[in-house]
Amino acid sequence: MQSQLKRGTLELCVLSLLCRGDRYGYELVNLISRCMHITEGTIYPLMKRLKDAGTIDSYIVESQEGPPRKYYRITDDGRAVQKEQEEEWRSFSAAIDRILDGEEQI
Amino acid sequence: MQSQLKRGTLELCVLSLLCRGDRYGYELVNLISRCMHITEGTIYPLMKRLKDAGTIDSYIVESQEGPPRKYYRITDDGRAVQKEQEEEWRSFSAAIDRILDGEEQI
DNA sequence: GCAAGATACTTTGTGATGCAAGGTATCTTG
DNA sequence: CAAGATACCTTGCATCACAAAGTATCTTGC
Repeated sequence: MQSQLKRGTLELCVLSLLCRGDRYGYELVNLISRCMHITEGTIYPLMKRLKDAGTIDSYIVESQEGPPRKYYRITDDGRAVQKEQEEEWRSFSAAIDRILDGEEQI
Repeated sequence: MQSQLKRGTLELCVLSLLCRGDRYGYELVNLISRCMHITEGTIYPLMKRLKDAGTIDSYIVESQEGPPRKYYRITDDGRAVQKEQEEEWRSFSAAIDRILDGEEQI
């Protein structure tokens, strides 16, 4: 069931991380893995969707420690999307918490 | 995108509401609708899944104000599932918040 | 009594997306 | 040169929210 919870939030997580600096795909997997299970099979298709949508763009950087890395950079559009999704998340999670806490005025 | 956020949490919402008393389907739709968009096409299949899983059971009650209502009651198993999912939600949403807030130790 | 609207339940089909699994290529180290 | 870490990509499946359409019951106004 855990996997269902992530839906919609992974995109927000990636955009939020990219707001603070460029990252490459494999790095994002490792970063996010620290707090939730995630695999490359999730990230790479997501990055492709984001790029197709113009939310991020990418560039290749050679690495001394392995194959070339594809770095992702958030666009101005992407920052707007991130902000919007963050607000959605805040109000959504607050709504869930209200239901869990059983307040009369759900 | 909003619709994706709900995945997994609607089940938790329904179980949490049922923990505090029996409800019928249409009533659940109206209750949850107060804080997020939801339709019967989502709730009824969900109730069927929960019943098949033994998390809830149901009984019919005649109504003076319309067609008979199908009330749902949470089972002991259901209470255990609710508790488990609530904990999952708490830790999951905390993890998202940490990523959003950009703490070093994600 | 009958049409309209609210109440209440159900089913079908579609779309979105997380994930396992499998594949390719590069670099380092023994 | 084999093994393992690093890094990327793709395919197919499963899950589940939702629109849409359908059925039945009760009340209210004409």
